[in-house]
Amino acid sequence: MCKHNSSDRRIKKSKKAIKDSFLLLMQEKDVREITITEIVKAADLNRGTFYNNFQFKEDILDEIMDDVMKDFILSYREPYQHKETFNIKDLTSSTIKIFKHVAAHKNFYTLIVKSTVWYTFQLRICHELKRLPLQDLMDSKQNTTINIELFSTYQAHAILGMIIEWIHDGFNYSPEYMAEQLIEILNYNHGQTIVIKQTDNPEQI
Amino acid sequence: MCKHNSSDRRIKKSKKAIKDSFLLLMQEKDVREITITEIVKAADLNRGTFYNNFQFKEDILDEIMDDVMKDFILSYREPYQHKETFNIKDLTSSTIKIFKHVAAHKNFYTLIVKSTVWYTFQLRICHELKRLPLQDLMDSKQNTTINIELFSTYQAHAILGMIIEWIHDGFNYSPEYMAEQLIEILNYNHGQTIVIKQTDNPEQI
DNA sequence: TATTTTAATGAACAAGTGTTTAATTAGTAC
DNA sequence: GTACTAATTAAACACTTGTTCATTAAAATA
Repeated sequence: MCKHNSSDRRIKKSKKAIKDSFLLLMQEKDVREITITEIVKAADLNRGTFYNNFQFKEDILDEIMDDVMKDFILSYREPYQHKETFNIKDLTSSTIKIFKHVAAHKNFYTLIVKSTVWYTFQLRICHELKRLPLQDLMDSKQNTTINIELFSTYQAHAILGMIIEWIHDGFNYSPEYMAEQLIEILNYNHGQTIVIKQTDNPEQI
Repeated sequence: MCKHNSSDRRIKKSKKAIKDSFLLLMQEKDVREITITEIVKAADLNRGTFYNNFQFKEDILDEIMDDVMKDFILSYREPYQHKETFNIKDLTSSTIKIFKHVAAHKNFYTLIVKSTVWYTFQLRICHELKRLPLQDLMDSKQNTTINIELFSTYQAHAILGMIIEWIHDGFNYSPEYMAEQLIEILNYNHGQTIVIKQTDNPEQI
């Protein structure tokens, strides 16, 4: 009676064949250079079958992401799944699971990180957000074992993250409020004096 | 004698026409649905001219990004351009310039943020990195005016940023070291006890 | 201004795209 | 096992793609 959903074994088989072929082709070349015809030939399917199950090449990756995300969530929750409380000091085990998850899906993550438009822009923004304070400013941060590269990466992406969210919610806050919040978060974290380096000339771009 | 570079007025004109048309078309539909033929028709150019100047549709955006990035860097540096030192408390003016820059290029940022593959995955990862602690954990953070939504956004993107960098550098650190560093950065920022909420069932995904 | 250089053009090419059709085949449900 | 349902298939469609080549026209140089 029921079940005209995606539980049909034929759909599963076709999708799996397409996904597998696509991942293989992604190892060889850029997503933009992979043709639908190539994919279905590699998957040994009719071209129409692709269009029955997907609209764009990119939709294939969407489905692959589903599997990875399921494992991501499991990894994140694992450390506290059977606990009732834990201190932030115990967070090691929690975060280590995320990084292990990424390491486990190394190939997928490497492929996915190498794609597309937005990512290019994100890289550039983050590059500047990292480079500018490192180049222009001299932090008084000392006597910690913090990896300064990773720390500035952390902050660059954090700021860009706030911007992304702001854009996505349709600029519902004023630039002033966004700045205020960033300042509060930064001050909450640390409140050190920064000295501008005089070695480089900040006038130049 | 020299100058077989891109200073030819024809190149500039063609590129500008293509960029303008592309941005207009992007207001209407997804990048994947825009055809090269459409772009050159709108720009009133021969299709070959597109291929003289670009390889992919996405390359058009790369050039548009150049202009935006120049302004971004200027905005970032403006507050301390003529100073020698400043305290982190004065950072307000610095960060506010970034957010004002984004607000000034509202249309561009909104278009660019809505595109492509990696971005989809980033959204999902960040969504989980925000949702999981908010849903599973109960923070003891109080008596601050910090916007909890923005704060968790900040942290989600920060963690993902570290992961991106790690991937990009070819997994040159161990998952353990990455976790250590994240812990150090987090502890450096705050060191509060977290209590797991009992309202939701963390077993469910 | 005349000369040289080089970008833009239009036409033509094989191959890929996205969609539709009717026929076939595999899966589900009884 | 049979009947019904729905996915896959092959063929055909107009259109887009990426490339090449000879021709035209605009810009840089002297």
